[in-house]
Amino acid sequence: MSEGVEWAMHSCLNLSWAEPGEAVTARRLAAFYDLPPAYLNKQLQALARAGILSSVSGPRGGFRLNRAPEQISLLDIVVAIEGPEDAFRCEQLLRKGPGGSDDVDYRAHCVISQEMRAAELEWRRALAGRTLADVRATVETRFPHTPEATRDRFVNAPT
Amino acid sequence: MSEGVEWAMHSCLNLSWAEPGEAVTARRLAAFYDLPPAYLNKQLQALARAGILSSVSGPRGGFRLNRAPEQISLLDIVVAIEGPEDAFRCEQLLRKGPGGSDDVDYRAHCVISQEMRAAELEWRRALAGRTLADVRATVETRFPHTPEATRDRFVNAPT
DNA sequence: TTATCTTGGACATGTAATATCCAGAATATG
DNA sequence: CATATTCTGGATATTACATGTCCAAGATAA
Repeated sequence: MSEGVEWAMHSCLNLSWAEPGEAVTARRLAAFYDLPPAYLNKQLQALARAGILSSVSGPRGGFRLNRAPEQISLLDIVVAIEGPEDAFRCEQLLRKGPGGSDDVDYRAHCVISQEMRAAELEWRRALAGRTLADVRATVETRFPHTPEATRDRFVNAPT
Repeated sequence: MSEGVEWAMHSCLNLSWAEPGEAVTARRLAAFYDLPPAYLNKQLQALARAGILSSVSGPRGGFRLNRAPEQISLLDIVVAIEGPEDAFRCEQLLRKGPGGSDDVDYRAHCVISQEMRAAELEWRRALAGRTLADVRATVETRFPHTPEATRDRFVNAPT
């Protein structure tokens, strides 16, 4: 899995602590963890294209959450960055095996492919069942100072 | 996920249909699906190192299952090829964030990391609960001619 | 009008997967 | 014993993709 997923998760979480209506620039979000701003910006664009973030150009512009954190699942974020394809890609080996046919879609009929897809479905189900709001609540319970510290960073960003 | 997992799955399944005690060469296993023999051999070596296959050098040598199919889970095969690491690698971004400390292992404490690990655990649990014997039984039910066709390929391999 | 910020494309770099080749060790067979 | 077969493991090449940078153009607040 690409590192962009981790960046996106943390950035969305940080944005969930921004003042309502406030847009945060890619530069400030990158400064949080010393990430390359231009590259993080690419991930943020992907989140915006997926409808998770909304973007605003120009001065006082930047990114903000486009939905309530309760409406953003962790799966949404993963799919926005990684795409919708399964990690296990069935190359339809059976097509070249004994009795293999060009007319059969082995992604659907190969038993191995089915088992791997079933396992990934469990993974997706777990991620779909957890929202940004869940994560935020857990963090706030364990580290109550985090919201304030985050907003402070937004206002008083280094560099 | 690397394509080697798919090759390994199909090769183990094919080996489960070999005559008891018979070793099958990497060349013949590769001929099944027109795979590059030398590269498939590398994957088979990894399976052997993991104890899933046993290997025999010399004439009449090759690979065979080292355990009963009931004792080989799909997770075993995936781990043998892909390694034990999670797909989501926590880079401990929080270390550089506000209040981050070099003395904390954020792979354990970061809530995002925990959520991602929990999801992968569900994936692993699904794979661990399915064995090569399960897959073989399903295939034999749906395609009863497969065992015979596979053994025939072993004996009468092209090239 | 100017400075800020996103957008998207082009391009460079680095790294891992994929693939090939070879020398050496093991071993069945005659 | 001699030979052919096959695995073992390292070296190396190739390719694909992730990572990262840069720039011109468009949008917009002040």
